[in-house]
Amino acid sequence: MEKTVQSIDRQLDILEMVANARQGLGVSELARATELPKSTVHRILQTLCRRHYVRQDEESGRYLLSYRFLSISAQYYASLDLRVVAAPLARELSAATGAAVHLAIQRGDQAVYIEKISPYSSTCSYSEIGKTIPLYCSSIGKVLLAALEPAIFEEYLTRADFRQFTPSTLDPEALRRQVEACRKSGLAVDDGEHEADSFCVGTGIKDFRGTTIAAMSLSSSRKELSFSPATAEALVRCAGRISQIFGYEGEIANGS
Amino acid sequence: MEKTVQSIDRQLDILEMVANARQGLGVSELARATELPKSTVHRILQTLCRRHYVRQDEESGRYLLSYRFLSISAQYYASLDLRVVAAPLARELSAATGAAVHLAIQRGDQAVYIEKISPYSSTCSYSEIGKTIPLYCSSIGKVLLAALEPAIFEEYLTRADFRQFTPSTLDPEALRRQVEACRKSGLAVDDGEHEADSFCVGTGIKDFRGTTIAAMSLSSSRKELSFSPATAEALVRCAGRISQIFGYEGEIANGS
DNA sequence: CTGTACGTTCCATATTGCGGAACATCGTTC
DNA sequence: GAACGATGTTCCGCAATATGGAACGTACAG
Repeated sequence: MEKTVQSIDRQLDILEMVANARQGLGVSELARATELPKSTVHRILQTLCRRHYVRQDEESGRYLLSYRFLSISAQYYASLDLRVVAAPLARELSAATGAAVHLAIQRGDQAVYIEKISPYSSTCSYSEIGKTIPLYCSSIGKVLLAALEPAIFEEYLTRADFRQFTPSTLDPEALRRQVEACRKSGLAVDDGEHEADSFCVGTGIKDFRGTTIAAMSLSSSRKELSFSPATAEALVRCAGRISQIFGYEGEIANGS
Repeated sequence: MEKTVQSIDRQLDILEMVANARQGLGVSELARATELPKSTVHRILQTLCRRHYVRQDEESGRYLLSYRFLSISAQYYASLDLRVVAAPLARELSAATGAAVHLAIQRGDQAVYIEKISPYSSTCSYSEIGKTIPLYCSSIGKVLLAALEPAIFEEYLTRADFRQFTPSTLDPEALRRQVEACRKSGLAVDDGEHEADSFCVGTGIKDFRGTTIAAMSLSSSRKELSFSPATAEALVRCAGRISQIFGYEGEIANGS
């Protein structure tokens, strides 16, 4: 095992514990949790206080995170470009599954494709980067709808016109049921609802606040793509890795 | 000077330099910048890599921030409540200036008051927490408009009805000029535009991304509040302190 | 008033972090 | 293709820094 700097490891242990405790932690609590002497913990906290990474609540004496974390993170967050981050992982996913991979973000009542990775064999021809698709009849759209506040989603149901693209296109009640299911499973399916021969499964990409910032899907023809657990798992894993880069820590397949 | 942990200070120096360099930094560059030996810098970076606070770009060998910063920050950011953070500072500002202090956020074409600190002597009676005011005829509204993308602001100009509350209420062209000025100065004024006897000056509160998340204003009667540089400065300083807590690092009075 | 638990400070000690030297690799120049 | 320069990485002897135990000051509960 390669040598690391013990003091830095200890400091990060302390920081992570402080971060996880919403009301902060005291020196003695941290000493017990880290199995370090109080003087060691205190010295580390003083150093972090001096640099504004941690602050001490005057009333309780407890230590909490402070603003320097956000300041540092701002620069990391500003440097993240979803397409740049996602593209290599999307290519790997496409290669591993043989399916087309799409990335989309929400703009009003549409999903806008921002990435498309398409194997040569793909029959998937509708989607193009920059093109939009209605939310109600695409797997990525349903994922984005599932991320909305319920009241906002109900408003959408009221105003969307639910134009029928294929015999499989959903009506509002069917959509509500599928969005509800997606909130629980984190997955949505488009079974020929926009293009008759197309089958897609999608999931969400989240950032550090738990906000769904994009949706990612696998697409193929109905004949080719079976909704196998392994395929869905690969999609969820890929979206999870992208979410992680954007600071998301939870399980990706719990659409809360 | 109280003793801190040198290794932690060094690590934070390195982290802050890496954060400021959008394309990352190499070991030798960091060694020169920190005046530390390369082996010292390398050891610190290895420790941060192990914990996913930093990563090394495979192609360039440079070190960049990684996702653990956002993960840690998420918990800090989630714990921030604008009203809770702002209230003590708003009370100080009101006491120092003798003026009423308001906080508002944007909801569609309205500004919603989320805080009101009012000295007993205040004649300011319209605003109440939860109440809304149109964006075009309030200082806080103009601050929020100034933060919009220009195209979104032009759309607003097209659809707002510019109802005339007082002889001083602005028309679209006058508003455009004032919003333009606010983008430069970071300050906006309401000189009797919604209530004839009221004078307000407002500025923005930003978060770690540079996003304007709220506006803050000082209000009084036209007879009482002079637009003195000292008063405006106190407002900007107060808003700056709140912005800092939300991770904003830039100068608050440059509305970019 | 006493006991307990907290955060803080001090200082002798030894462990850990230091940093110089050497190494391996890569890109550039001739 | 060889030489050079700059990079990142590794190693190890050493001493400076981090450690942690003890003591202190404070606050609160009984």
